[in-house]
Amino acid sequence: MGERLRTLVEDEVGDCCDEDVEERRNELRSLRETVDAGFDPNDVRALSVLGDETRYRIVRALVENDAEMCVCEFDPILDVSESAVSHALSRLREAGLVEREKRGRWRYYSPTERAEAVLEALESPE
Amino acid sequence: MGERLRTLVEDEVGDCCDEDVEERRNELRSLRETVDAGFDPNDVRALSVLGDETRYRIVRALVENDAEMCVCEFDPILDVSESAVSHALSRLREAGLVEREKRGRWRYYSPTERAEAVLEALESPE
DNA sequence: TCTACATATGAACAGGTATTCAGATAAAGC
DNA sequence: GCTTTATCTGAATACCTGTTCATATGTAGA
Repeated sequence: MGERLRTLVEDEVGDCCDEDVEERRNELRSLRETVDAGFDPNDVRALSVLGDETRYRIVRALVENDAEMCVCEFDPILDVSESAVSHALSRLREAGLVEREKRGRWRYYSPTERAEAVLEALESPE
Repeated sequence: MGERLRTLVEDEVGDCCDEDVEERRNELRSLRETVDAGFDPNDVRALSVLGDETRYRIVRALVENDAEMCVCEFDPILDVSESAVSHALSRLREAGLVEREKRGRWRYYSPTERAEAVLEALESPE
């Protein structure tokens, strides 16, 4: 089982000993700790929430429009029911990707910096 | 149906006329075109692929480690079967989030700039 | 070629999720 | 309070997806 790592180290180092294998094993243990420590469930949530066409389009619309938008204004952009839009906005909000402001009977949504940052990251060349 | 937009414009502009409503309607039509044009299925795919704990951890490990990693090296970091790791790497690759290099029997993976950019975007404060 | 081994792939199952419909809130005006 | 209207929420359903097991591919060495 853990023998594959030994083979790998042997292949890489050429001649090697238990010490090298143990060192590599420790590096991986430490790497796991780093990953565990830096792991934020909210980040994964945010990504999966944004990784849906309806929600992605909502955020894109908000960013492109460069102004808050009312729920009903998403309708002509989305091809899904109003209920679906509401569900989508809800999930986006709990993922910290949009913010809401109540004004009378209307609810106005705007994107958070977090959302804008992620979209911008994807626009990078290549 | 489309009457809600009229009500909205009336509420916002105070006194308003058909012209105002039509203008808003055109703005939304145009916004939809912009969103449609800028919509890249690959981006949504990339986000949903990264929005999974296993795959997210793989990429985090690659970035933190700052060096290519062999498939078997992910094992001590992930708590899933080797097969699952392979599936995960496959999806990450077709989403353009990692790159692969064959060397003998081993396959070495490294993150793409695209992946690093997205992770970095999430690390921004707040 | 035969064996061993690292990784990849396909099928199958379980759990998750996006949508819609129906109904519930909540705010404004009467 | 009652009605209307904008949005939200819960349940139901159909679809998608992540995992594992079993098996395949491909490379190295004998």
